[in-house]
Amino acid sequence: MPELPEVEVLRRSLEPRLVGDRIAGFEVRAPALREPLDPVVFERFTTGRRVEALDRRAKYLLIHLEGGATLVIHLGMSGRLTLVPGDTEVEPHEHLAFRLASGRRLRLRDPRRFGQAFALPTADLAGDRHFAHLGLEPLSPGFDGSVLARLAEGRRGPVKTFLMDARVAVGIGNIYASEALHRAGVHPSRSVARIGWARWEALAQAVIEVLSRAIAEGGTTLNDFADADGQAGYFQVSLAVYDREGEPCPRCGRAIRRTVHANRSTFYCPGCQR
DNA sequence: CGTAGACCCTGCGCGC
DNA sequence: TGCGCGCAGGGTCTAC
Repeated sequence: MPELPEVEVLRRSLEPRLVGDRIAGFEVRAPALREPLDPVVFERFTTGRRVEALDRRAKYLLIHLEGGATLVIHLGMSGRLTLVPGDTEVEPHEHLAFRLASGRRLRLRDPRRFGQAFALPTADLAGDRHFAHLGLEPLSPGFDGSVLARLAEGRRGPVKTFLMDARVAVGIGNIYASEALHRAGVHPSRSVARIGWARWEALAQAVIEVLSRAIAEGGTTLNDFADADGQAGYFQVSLAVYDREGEPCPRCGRAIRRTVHANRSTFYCPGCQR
């Protein structure tokens, strides 16, 4: 389920629990997620190292370790990263786990195996092929309507696809793309070539507000986030249109519709999105 | 070059 | 009840 807010809530939850602990070892139980899980790399860049800080870039969780190394985790569609007592039974799809010096275990479960895990020197992060092409962080300074308008120059295609393009901006997944477009009153199929300055500004603000609110609401369930096993770690946010086909739009009452962009479901209100 | 579509994988809910 | 189908919040690759 993770989009940017979920990864950010996970980061905030894990950081105080992990910093200062040390990675004592690891178990790789699947040969690969999206990419091969490389025990040689984990051994070289994680074993024996103390956790210094947790960071996030796009939907990647960055676990910075002492000695200038970083463990990178991406949850894909179905990944769950949880902190459990070391003697907790190994569960199905627990493809990777790190034993900690405190006795706990940082486990990554991922049934669909679209996630990723790798480690590298921290200095190589920016130039790494997973990160080099990534665009704006929507919750960082500099994300606004004028920058979106500039990035859209000369481009075609529906605005929803544009918003989800990681080369433009990162972290806006399928749920929050629909939600932000609804909040801004912009039809998801509208061509990026037919969006004026005011709409770009409204869209940028809507993205910021939708993501910020999701993080804030996730924060309310932070307590047992990382301790809990499985689903307890994930939170419910109030969504206006996503997965609400046929239900009334909370703003204008018209029935919400579902369509498809780039093989992904899109939900929108035909009444107040133009 | 940019964009659209297929695809990776497993689990779940729905309709028959 | 059992079963097949469609769909799922990720990203990347290929074909046009």
